[in-house]
Amino acid sequence: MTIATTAETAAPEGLRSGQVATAAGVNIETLRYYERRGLLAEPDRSPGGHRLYGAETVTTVRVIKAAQRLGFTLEEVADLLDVGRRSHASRHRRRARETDAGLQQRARAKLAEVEERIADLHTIRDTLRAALDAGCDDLVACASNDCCPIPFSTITTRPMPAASQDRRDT
Amino acid sequence: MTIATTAETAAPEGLRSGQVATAAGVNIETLRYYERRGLLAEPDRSPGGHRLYGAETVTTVRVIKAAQRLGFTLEEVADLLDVGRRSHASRHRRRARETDAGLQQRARAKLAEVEERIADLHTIRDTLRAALDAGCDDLVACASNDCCPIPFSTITTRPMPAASQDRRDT
DNA sequence: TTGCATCCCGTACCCAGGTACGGGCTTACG
DNA sequence: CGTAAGCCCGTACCTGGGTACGGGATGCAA
Repeated sequence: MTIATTAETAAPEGLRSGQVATAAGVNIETLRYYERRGLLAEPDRSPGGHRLYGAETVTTVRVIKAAQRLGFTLEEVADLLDVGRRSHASRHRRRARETDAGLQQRARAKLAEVEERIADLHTIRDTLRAALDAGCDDLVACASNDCCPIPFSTITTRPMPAASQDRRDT
Repeated sequence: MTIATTAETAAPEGLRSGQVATAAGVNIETLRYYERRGLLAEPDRSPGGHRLYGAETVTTVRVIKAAQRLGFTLEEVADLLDVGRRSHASRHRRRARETDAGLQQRARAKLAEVEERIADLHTIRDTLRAALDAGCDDLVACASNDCCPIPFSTITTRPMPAASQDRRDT
């Protein structure tokens, strides 16, 4: 919704797709795509039907891209963004059940995910480092043999989500 | 190969696709796929042509999956694994030039990438946290307004590698 | 007004990463 | 031995995340 906070009057009606796209470093089509996906709210339109975005849109897109680089799917990113915005979303409600289940909690869940990812990355980093330092021959060998005391188990043991049926083995 | 008659069921000379797949929590087809992609070395075969994997394969697959969860592409994962293994790879050489350019250096490059990702994740985590703590209304608003002193700029300012995804070829 | 840059929309196509399928061998087990 | 799992191979198909048209409508300037 238009905040129209202070009397920022004369604010040019907004940015056009092209401007936003350029500013955010993405393709115009991507904006439309994100809109379809519900990651970007439907912007205002010029009388002629052209989109007019608010300046925050650029930031939003950048945030999306950043999160994506970290391995979040668009759906997840949507959730992340929803953390605060949904107050006025409620249009593309395809998973209302969750959304209704406590915003704060979902945010916390995301936080946990992020921390898990960080942990994984730390492990990978350490492994990489150790392998380097030790002049290891083979990362995988290191992980399974005793050639070096690398904490690979953290990764290799983690239960894979969505992989397939839960098969625990070791 | 000489399977000492340990317990009765003479330890087979290796695991079959199905076993590896199950143990690693992936689809059998995925193993074939990884093999095609050069992520898994071609395993030995039974006289009848069935694949016989070594136990480390399970670990390898798990490592691949873990790395993937962190946003690495299969190509990148291949590189990561190559860090030590390539000594006997040299088959799927489509980027030999790079490979030859200092194994250690590539490993270090990967390390840097990993650390960058970690940094990004930290930023996101902090943002998420701050937003939660502050009971912020909108992540994006936080990023662009002054509603709270969140270090979002780290993310939103990062130079995007053009609109064509991040196709950086190390 | 004309004219050119932008947009609009819908649809088609692209790449990565897998999955599924189908016909035909191998293996294991009673 | 016979038979059912289990596997092999090649190819087709699916999802996610975009991109690329193409043809018609704006926007805006001279």
